[in-house]
Amino acid sequence: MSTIQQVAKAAGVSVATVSRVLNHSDKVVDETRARVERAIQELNYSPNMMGRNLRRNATEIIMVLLPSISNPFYAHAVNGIAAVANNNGFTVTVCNTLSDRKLERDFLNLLKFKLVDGAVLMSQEMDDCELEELGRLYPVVQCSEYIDAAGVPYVTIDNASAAYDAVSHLASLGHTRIGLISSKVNYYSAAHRQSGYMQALQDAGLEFESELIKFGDYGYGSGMKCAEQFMRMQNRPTAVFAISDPMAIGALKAFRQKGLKIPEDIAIVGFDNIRFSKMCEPELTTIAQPTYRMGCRAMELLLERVEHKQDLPEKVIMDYELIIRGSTVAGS
Amino acid sequence: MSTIQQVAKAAGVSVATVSRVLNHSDKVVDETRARVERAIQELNYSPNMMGRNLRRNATEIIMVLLPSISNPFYAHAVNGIAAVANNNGFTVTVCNTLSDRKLERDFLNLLKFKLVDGAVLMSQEMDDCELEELGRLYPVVQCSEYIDAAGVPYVTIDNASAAYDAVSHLASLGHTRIGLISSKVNYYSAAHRQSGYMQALQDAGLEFESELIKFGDYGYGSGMKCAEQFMRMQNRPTAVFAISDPMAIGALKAFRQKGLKIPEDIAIVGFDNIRFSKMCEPELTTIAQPTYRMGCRAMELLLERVEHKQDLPEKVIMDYELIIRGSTVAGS
DNA sequence: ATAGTGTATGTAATCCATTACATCAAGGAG
DNA sequence: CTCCTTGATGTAATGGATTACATACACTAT
Repeated sequence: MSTIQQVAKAAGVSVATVSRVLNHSDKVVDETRARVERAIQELNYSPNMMGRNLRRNATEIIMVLLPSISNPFYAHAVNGIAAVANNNGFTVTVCNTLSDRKLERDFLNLLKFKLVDGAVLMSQEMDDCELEELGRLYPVVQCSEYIDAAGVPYVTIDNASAAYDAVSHLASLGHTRIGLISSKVNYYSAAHRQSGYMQALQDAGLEFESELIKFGDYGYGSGMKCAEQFMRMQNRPTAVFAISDPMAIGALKAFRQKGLKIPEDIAIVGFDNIRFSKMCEPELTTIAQPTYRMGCRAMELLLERVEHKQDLPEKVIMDYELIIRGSTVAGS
Repeated sequence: MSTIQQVAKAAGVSVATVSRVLNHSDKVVDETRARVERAIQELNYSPNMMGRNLRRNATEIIMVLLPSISNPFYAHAVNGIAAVANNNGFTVTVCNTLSDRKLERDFLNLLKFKLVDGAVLMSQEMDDCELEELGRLYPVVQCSEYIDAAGVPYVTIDNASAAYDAVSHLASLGHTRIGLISSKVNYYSAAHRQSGYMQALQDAGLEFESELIKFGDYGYGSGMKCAEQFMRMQNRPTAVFAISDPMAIGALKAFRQKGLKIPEDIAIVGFDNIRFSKMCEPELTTIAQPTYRMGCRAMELLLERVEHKQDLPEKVIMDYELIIRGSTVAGS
C-alpha cells in the first residue's frame, strides 16, 4: 500500500499538492496535476480512509439498525435508505441486533467511536431515556418503529389508524367476534395497533373481551399457536387481525389445517404486505406501508442532521393502504 | 469528546500509561490504574477508534456482501457469520449490493481503504480474475455462491448433487417429463444445479428437451411466469424443479390458479427451504442447506485469514438435505 | 525601479492512540 | 558503597491525510 508521501515523492511535489489534486482540485496547475495523477496511477495509490477520517472526523458511512434481517419487511426500507444515501455519497451498512441489548449497544458504539456518521433505527431495545440521550449526542432518526417522547425524528405511519381501518373492514363484513394477534414484545407500534383495534370494536358497537387477544412474536410459528388457542375457545372469533403478516399467514395455515375455510369460516387481516402475502392461499388482506419511501424519507432527515447538524425533531407520518384480498372477501 | 491526552492530564500521568490501562493492562501499579480509571469515568472518555485503527491498521469489523437482504435465504447465514464473529470480538456489517457492480465495487473499497478487516462474499458480480486479485490482496471468503478457480476459500454444498437428488426424487415418483426453472443470471450454482438436473434425467433414462428449461430471476413473480410458459406447452411437464423456493412457490401458485392439483397434476421441488416453504399449500418439497452452519464455517475460515494471514484456499463442502413435503408426495 | 497583488506550491501542525525506547527509582548482589 | 537488574512510568516517533499559514514567483500599476 502506497502513501501520499510516496506519491508526492514520485511526482516531485509536496503532500499538500497531492492532497489538493485528490480533493478540492482548486489551484493546481494542469502540468502538476498531470504529474501527480501519473504518480497515483503508477503506484496504484488510493488514500487511506483511516487517516482521512481521523482528520476529517467523518466516515460517510450510515448504519441501519434492525432486529432481524430475516424479516422481509425491512428489506424495502433498507433499499430506500440506501438509494438516498448513495445519491449523496454515503455508504450504508446494515447491523442486525437480533433484539439483543448488548449487540445493539456494541453497534451504537460505532457512532460514539466515530466509525459511522449516523444511524437509522428501525427498532430499538433501549428505553426512552437512552434513546433521548443518543439523539442528543449523535445524528439518528427512527423509521417505522419509534418512540415519540425521545425528541428523535421519525418516519412512520399512523399505526392506530391503520389497525382501526383493518378491524373496521372486518366489522363492516358483519363479523362481531374479532380476535387480535398482537405481540408480547412491547413495541409502541404494537400498542398503537392494539388501541386502534379497541377503538374500532367500540365504534362498531362490539364488546371487547380480553380472551380475544393472543400474543405472538411476529413469526409464523407464533401465529399458528395463537390460531390454535383461538380454536380451543368455545366461542371462537370469526375474524382475526394479526399485527404482522407472518403471524397472519401462520394463523391462516393453522385454521386451514383444522379444516376451516378462509374467509367463509374465518377471515384474516395481516400487516405489512410482505411479498408472500400474495403467494399464500387465499391471498392475504393486509395493510401496506410505503416502506421504500419511508426509508428514503428517513435517510433525508438523517442527512439534514449529519450535514447541517440541524436538530429539529421532525415527525413524518406517511400514508398506508388497506389491501383487500381473498382472506377477507372471497374471490378478490 | 475527550481525548487520551485529557485523561492523562486529569489523572496526572502520561498518555502511555492511560493507553496501558486501556490495553495490555501489564505493568501498571494498582494505585495509578485506579487514578486513570477514575479520570476515564469523570471525563466519560472512550477511545477514538479512528486514531486507534489508524495506528493498529485494523478495525475488527467484518463485511458481508450479498445481493439482496430481502432474500430470506441469506438471513440465517448472516446470523451464523455474526455469531462466530461476535464471539471473536468482531462486529459484522451487511452490505447490500443489489447485484450492482458499481455498488459492489464501492463496498469492496472499504477493504482497500482498511475500513473493514475482511469480507464474506455471498455472491459476487465480478469475474474470476477480479475475484482472484481480491483474494490475493485481502482476507475474503466465499459462502454458498462461489467461484472455484479464483483460489479464494469457500463454503458451499454440492449443488449439482443436490439438484440430482431433487430431480431423481421426481423421477422415482414416476414422472417422465420434468421441467426446470433455472436462472437467467449466470451464477455457478445455477449452472451446477442445471447440470445435476441433466445428469439425473440421463440416469433415469429420460429424454432432455430444451423446452423443459425456463429462466427466472429467483423471485416469486418469475416463478409464476415460468409456470405459465409451461402450461402453454402442448405436452407440459408433470413435475418441475425450481432452483429457488420463491420461484417454486410462485410456480405452485400459478399452477393452482389454473386449477391444477399439486402434487397430483404437477409436482414441485424448490431449493433453500425458506420459511415460507412450510407455509404454502401444499408445503413445498425442497433442498435445505445448513445455512447457519455454513455462515459459521465461512467466518471461521475468514478469521484464520484475518488473524494469522493464513492463505490456504480451503474448500468446505457441507451436507444438504432433501426435505420431502406435500408438493411432491400427497399427505407428507 | 518599487510596491503591491495574486497564484501555485511547500512546510509543518494537527487529528488520536499506540508503542519502541528512554529514564528513573528501588532493591539485590558483590 | 557501587553496579546491575527489574519494574513503573514518561518521551517522542509513528500511522496517513488535511489544511492553515508561509513562501516564492510573476505580473501589474505607479
